Amino acid sequence: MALGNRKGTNAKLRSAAFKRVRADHSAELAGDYVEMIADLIDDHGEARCTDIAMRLGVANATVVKTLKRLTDQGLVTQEPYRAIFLTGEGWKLAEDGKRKHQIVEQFLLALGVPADTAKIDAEGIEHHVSADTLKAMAKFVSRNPFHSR
Amino acid sequence: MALGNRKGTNAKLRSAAFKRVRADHSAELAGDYVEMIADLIDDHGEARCTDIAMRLGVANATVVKTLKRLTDQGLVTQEPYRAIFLTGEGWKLAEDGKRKHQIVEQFLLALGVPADTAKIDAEGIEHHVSADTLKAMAKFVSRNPFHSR
DNA sequence: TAGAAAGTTTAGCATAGGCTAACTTATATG
DNA sequence: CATATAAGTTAGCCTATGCTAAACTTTCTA
Repeated sequence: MALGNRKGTNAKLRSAAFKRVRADHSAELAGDYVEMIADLIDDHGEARCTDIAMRLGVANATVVKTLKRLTDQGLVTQEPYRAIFLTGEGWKLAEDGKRKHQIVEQFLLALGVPADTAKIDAEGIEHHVSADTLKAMAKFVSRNPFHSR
Repeated sequence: MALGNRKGTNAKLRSAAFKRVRADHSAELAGDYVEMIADLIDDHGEARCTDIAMRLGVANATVVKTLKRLTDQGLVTQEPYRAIFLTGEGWKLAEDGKRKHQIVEQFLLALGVPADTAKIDAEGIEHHVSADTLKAMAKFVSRNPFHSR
């Protein structure tokens, strides 16, 4: 019975894990877009469709469609044929994402992962890191600023 | 010019990163399914639709549809109304996934992340970890078997 | 062994996220 | 200022991944 119980608990935990992964995935794209828009505005003063498309490596039309969703979600504002802006909520999401991204990337570097790989892996990992894990990573970075080969 | 160049390179690297994340996502589901099927076969001697559905937290019909794809991809074999089996390639993928999963989970534990969180985060992170990063994680685990609070 | 329960499959629908091609608008230049 | 080019938009297509409801097998049990 103890065994049966452990299995049951485990199954519940696992299905919860998969559910969270799926939820992370839907949130992921929004995060990537607002981060990128924020970067573009900081660097160039404005964010344009074409830049986003190029940097994400997707077609222009894909960006247009996605931006419509993000507008509906209240993260972005835009007028036809004009540059794209972030709402307050959009900025907040972008800041959170950037912070997370930086911690994960710094962490991978501190762990001894090569710079290019760290950049690429951080992009995938950042959206699946809980607050606990992020805190643990930040602590590690602060104790091992350079990688400890 | 040096700056322009750095930017260009960066943009290319980033779009490559996003492309890899998208590729990871399509591979992810297949990995989760074969891992789970392997676990079920190990535990129960066979893998059934319902178990997979329950453990993944999705509807039965979703599993059926996905299994069809996996069969087409040569990872799985099945006959109508019968249990599900893995092909050689399916087993290989499952083993690789399990190994990766274990390293990531052990790593998070060694880093000081609580057990439940480690389990959940590992599920999301495992599919976005390159060989380099996995090696760095394994090394860390071997040097810090218990978390260094 | 017949019928109920459990499990599997099919059909049909929805959304997200890709794409290309054709069209419209804005901008830059001769 | 007229027009060529660049940028943004629309339409229509595709696949992956989810769902529910209904139909069909298999298996268990009375």
